[in-house]
Amino acid sequence: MHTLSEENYLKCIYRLWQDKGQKITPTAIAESLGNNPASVVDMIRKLTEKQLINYDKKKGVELTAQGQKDATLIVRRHRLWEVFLLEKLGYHWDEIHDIAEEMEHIKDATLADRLDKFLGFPEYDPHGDPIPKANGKMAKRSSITLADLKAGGHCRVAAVKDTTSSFLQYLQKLDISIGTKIQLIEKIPFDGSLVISIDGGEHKTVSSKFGESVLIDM
Amino acid sequence: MHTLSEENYLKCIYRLWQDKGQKITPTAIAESLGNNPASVVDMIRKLTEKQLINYDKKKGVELTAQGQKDATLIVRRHRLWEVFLLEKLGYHWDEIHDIAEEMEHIKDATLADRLDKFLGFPEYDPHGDPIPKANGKMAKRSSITLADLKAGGHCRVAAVKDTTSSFLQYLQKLDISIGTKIQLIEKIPFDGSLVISIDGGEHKTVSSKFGESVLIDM
DNA sequence: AAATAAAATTAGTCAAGACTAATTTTATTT
DNA sequence: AAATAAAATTAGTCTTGACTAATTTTATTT
Repeated sequence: MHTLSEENYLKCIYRLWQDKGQKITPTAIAESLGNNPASVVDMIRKLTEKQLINYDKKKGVELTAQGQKDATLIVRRHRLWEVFLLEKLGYHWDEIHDIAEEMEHIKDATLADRLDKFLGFPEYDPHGDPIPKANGKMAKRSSITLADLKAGGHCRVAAVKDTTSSFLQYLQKLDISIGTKIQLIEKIPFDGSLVISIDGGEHKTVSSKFGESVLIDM
Repeated sequence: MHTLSEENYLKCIYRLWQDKGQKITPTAIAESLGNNPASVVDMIRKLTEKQLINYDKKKGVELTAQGQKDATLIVRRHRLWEVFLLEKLGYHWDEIHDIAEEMEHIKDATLADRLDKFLGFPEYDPHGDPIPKANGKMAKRSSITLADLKAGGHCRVAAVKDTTSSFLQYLQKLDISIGTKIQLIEKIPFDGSLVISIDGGEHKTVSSKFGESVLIDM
């Protein structure tokens, strides 16, 4: 199997690949992981040798079929552990990501499937991200953010793009969670700030960065 | 906190310390971990610097108060995860040790306590080993083995000293688990073989090595 | 006590995976 | 197109935690 580091790179590449249909460059990976680009180049070589990715200067990094499969399994484990930590151990929204980050690397052939069953085959993790099934298939995640909504529009929070505790704690303070209904009252042209109404409540202003981190259904 | 390797050494030293009141030498640690003695010497230096152990050629390796505390926590986590894997995820006796070996290293301040609560504060793990409490205290494990019993004596299996799957599978085949009642019919002087009766059943012969791996209450 | 065996230690090596600094390649401006 | 900036890459270093081989220390025999 793969080392801890290889798994983290795989997962990172997978995430970048999902986020945008954009070219995945060494620099992008380096930024995402907080590593040095030179280190990334080393790992690209290693993962290429293991046939988990292909790298081409024009096309950037691409996951091979095997790489996709392996990355999906890591994501599956991560999201299942998040559900476990929240539902069974009573952690809060903002605490689970970092712990799941460690648990996702536990290696055992049947662990994910047993955990999945134990949890009742959940569809989504606590951040609203779909959990890949044992066969690798998963529901599509919304790709529209609150910032994409036009003024006056109504929506429902489907997921969050950011899992840092600072962001999640802010959401909690605003009383926003998965499923919360939000109306976008106004967009401030100057800096993209958003005036919103949470569950029909009073008007509040949030930043454009905030808006881009909230995935919505309409 | 400690690295994976440091934690494994700590746990190993803790186990050797519990097993016998004997002097813990670099060679003993090396054998126990399957490492080279030279590597052990390096790690002894490192753990000494971190004030987790003291090393003296006469006395061997000893855990400091902090070392004991840290080692106990690792053991606590290991045994709690074993209970989880067996009771909640439906693994068998012989499958859980290796997985728990990975899970015990998950670092989070409240994880062990939450898991403990979730599992209903179990006293013993599936191999009959007592689970250290949050305060570090734990029940004493029996130190008498089946091989120590005298011919004719009755006992109850309290725990197993060996957690390899080959041993556990053999136990399962013999229909022995924690709590099983055994009578020692006869000891064969030639090689220490034991003739036993399991739950009052027919006579069976097992090796002395087997007898030494089964901890009993009388 | 001397000889031998075993254990401990030192010195040096290696691989993984990170880094920095320097260089080359590619993109973007002017 | 030349100049500049950014990205990618190479080369070399560092740390962790293993290793082997050689040496020293300690224990055990004879």
